[in-house]
Amino acid sequence: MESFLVDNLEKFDTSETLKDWDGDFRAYMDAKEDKLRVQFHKEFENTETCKVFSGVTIWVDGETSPSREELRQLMGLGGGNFETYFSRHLVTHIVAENLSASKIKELKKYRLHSICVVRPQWVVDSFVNKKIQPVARYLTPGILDDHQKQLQTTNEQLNNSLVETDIVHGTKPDRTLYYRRTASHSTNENPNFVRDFFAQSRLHFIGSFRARYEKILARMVAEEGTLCKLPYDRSKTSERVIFHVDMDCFFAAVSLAKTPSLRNQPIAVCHARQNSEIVDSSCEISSANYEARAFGIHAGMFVGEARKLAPSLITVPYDFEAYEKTSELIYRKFLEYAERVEAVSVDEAYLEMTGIVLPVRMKDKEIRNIEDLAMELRLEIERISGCTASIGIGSNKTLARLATKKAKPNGQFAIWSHQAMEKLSLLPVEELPGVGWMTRRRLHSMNIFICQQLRELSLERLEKEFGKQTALSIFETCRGKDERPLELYRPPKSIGAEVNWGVRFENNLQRSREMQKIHIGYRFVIMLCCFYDGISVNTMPVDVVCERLKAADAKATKLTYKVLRKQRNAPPPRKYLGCGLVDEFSKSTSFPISDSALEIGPRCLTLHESLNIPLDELRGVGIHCFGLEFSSHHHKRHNSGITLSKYFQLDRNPQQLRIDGCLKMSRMPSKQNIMGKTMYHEKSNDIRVSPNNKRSNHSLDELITKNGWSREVFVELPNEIQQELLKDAQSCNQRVFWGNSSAMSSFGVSKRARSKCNKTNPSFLQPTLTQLDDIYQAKDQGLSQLVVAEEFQTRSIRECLEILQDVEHAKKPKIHIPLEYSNMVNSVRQEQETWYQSLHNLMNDPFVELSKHLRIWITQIQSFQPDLRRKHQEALFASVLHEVENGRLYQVQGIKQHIL
DNA sequence: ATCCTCCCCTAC
DNA sequence: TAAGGTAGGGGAGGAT
Ligand SMILES: Nc1ccn([C@H]2C[C@H](O)[C@@H](COP(=O)(O)OP(=O)(O)OP(=O)(O)O)O2)c(=O)n1
Ligand SMILES: [Mg+2]
Ligand SMILES: [Mg+2]
Repeated sequence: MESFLVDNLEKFDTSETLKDWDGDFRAYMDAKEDKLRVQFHKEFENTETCKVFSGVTIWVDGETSPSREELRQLMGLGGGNFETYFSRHLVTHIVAENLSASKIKELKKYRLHSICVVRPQWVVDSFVNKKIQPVARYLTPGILDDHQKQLQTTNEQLNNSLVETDIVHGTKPDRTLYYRRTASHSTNENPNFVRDFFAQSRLHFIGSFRARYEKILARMVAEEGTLCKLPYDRSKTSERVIFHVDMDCFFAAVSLAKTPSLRNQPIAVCHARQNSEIVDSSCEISSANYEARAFGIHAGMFVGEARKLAPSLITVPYDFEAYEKTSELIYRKFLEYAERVEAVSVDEAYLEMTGIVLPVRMKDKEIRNIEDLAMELRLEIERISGCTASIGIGSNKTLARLATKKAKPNGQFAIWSHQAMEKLSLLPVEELPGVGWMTRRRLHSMNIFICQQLRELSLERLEKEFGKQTALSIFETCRGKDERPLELYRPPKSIGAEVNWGVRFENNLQRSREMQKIHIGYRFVIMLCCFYDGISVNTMPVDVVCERLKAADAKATKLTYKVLRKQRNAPPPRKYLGCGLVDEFSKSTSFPISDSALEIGPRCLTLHESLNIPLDELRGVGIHCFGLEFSSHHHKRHNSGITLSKYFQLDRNPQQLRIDGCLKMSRMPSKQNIMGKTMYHEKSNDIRVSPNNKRSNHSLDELITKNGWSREVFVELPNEIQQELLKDAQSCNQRVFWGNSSAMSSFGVSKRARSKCNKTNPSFLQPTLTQLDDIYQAKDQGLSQLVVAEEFQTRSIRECLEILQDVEHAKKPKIHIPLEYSNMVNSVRQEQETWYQSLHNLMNDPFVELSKHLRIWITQIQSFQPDLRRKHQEALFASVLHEVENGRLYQVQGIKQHIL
């Protein structure tokens, strides 16, 4: 017990970021399996007689003849692999005499469609004939249902392709520690890996948009001449007006426009196939529509996770071409509306509307004011693209951006500078642009949750905490102040590319150092070569290495080479072929200006060498060029009536010059630096595990569950609080507010609060029998499809929810019941001493979902000193009520649809 | 003082 | 299966 506590206190002491909740047990098992594989590898190193089984990995189920050990020998002699434990990722063939019904069922949940189940004779015959035998004649009886028959063909293809591959390479294949079927996915075997990767990478697609934008713009200018169709009076000196336009769930919306039949269903754009049998896919969701978001699904979430929230989730494949086309359409529209447009991303831009002359007639419509104009733009966007956009209107970029958040989805909202202080005061700090995961945590640990509190900090205090520039940026942003001009075009300061997925090189200890060098050189050069927008293939390295630089008409004088190295004892990555827990290392160098692969390639190699990374621990590679010089300006090359240079000249008006040189927006810094290394955090709400302590984390998880803490919130809490909670739990001195379920009243508030509610508020009374009848009837009539919020305002939340709970297929949708909630909150507020405990209980009601920052706040406030707590009381209740009254969604169980 | 290197953080 | 990229601002601390 004691050691457990110490372990955990140590862990959170680091105040270090995340996160790998990967089970320790899995890590242990995997290490053990790896060891077995190494043993196997060593055992047959010198006795391997042929390579008939190269690429084949078997797993033996039950008693067989020949025996398990004999089969193992055959695999070793034939250059194959033998797994002691079944793994769907590794095994290509299950060997079994027969399979019981229950075994079949068990295996079915894995991907049986690419794994054959064969009799042992298949191994024997294949070995004797020195050729992989068609599996058809060897299939284990009892599994040959229709499904399996179909898959048989696939397996023949797999076998053939493996054999073919070996022939093509003409070399004796290594018996790799990795299974062959990763071949097409990892760097290990696929010479086109980099090309394939970039062709499929959504992050590459959105990340490289800005580099493509200039050309898109040039083409549009060339085709159409004058773009802007609205009158502007640039001499007007009134307040600035900025539109921030952002498409609603962009990728998802584009797909929905193409496939309208999917509308009103929860969808997510990702690589995972809809009818894939993978149970716990680590495929990332790129964009989820609002129906899916009602279940709590969001970009970056694994599909496996999402399916748990919404089994009815429909997955939709990427369509990058369509995104690019739609993007061009909407940018065309942006340029019609505004002379000055700043591209932010593929689905998002700032439009300078300052000086617009209104009213104006557009298509027989009278546009009287800015709001009309935004509405018209949104309708136009929807008309031409079939996708909806939201528009934030503000006196500067920050306010416009914040307004967009309020406007979404398919809406518009304005925040003018004179409203900023008031409208931002209850805004959670993490909603400020520039405040991300880390800054939020640091602010929370300073007991700062909303902008209003952030404003109470002096600039000096912020500087001490965050550094000069960053402090200033936060200081201004939380006041809604922002003078940054729109940047119509900005030449890049760096051009780079990296791959941190699927990087797996062989661990071949036999290879001489010189061979290793050649080996890594080869792989590495391939990486360099294929970077250019995922387009080039198999071209000679020297021709292609710097294509990207050339495309930008740039030459570089500096480069940074970056690698990710697997951490010692790192558990397997949560993500399939992900980089997992890694340390990052980088090194830079200067060279005579160049865009030639002959110059740059070898320098990368030198840097790589100097970093001394064992090949098999390499998890990611990146190259970034700096010190760019441009040989020409692109916009001069396009000859049309209106040149781009003319367009860019709009960037230099008097107002502009006045603003230039002022405050620049900045991002957060940090001084986290553990032992000179950095931790790559797995993308998740995970707690980082101290790698050498296997049991502690497991127990921590248990402890969290046992105490009914929300892991999501726990992770976010400052370390001191985490420690305190652990201590509390440890001493078995649980406080009332951590109450287990029996301590909770039926409303999730204290008994005292409850009785008060009942007196003062009729909505807490039991519904009448007639009302219950109504509810049941509504349910029968397809209540799951649509529920009107008002219907529930006269009933207690729990009553309604319990009734709805068993609605068919329903999982975790959200409902908004403003009246009842504000009543509950207000009654808690009136409690003298126990309000914070009651609030905590209210928050923990399984049917309630408060936003994350409120949950963290409420949790932290429990351990405040009384006077500090009192100081927070008003702001906290104001925030909770604000959230309740302004239509945040509340998560309940039982209703299918997103309701408002 | 200022620059340089190696990170760190953020946004889409 | 699955495709965890790209670019920018900025900080700490050492070199100049
Ligand atoms: N983690 C992320 C974030 C974004 N994107 C992609 C998919 C999005 O559709 C597109 C635009 O990003 P947005 O932040 O604008 O998100 P959406 O447009 O999807 O949703 P919203 O309605 O919130 O703008 O970028 C992604 O692949 N992965
Ligand atoms: Mg968007
Ligand atoms: Mg966007």
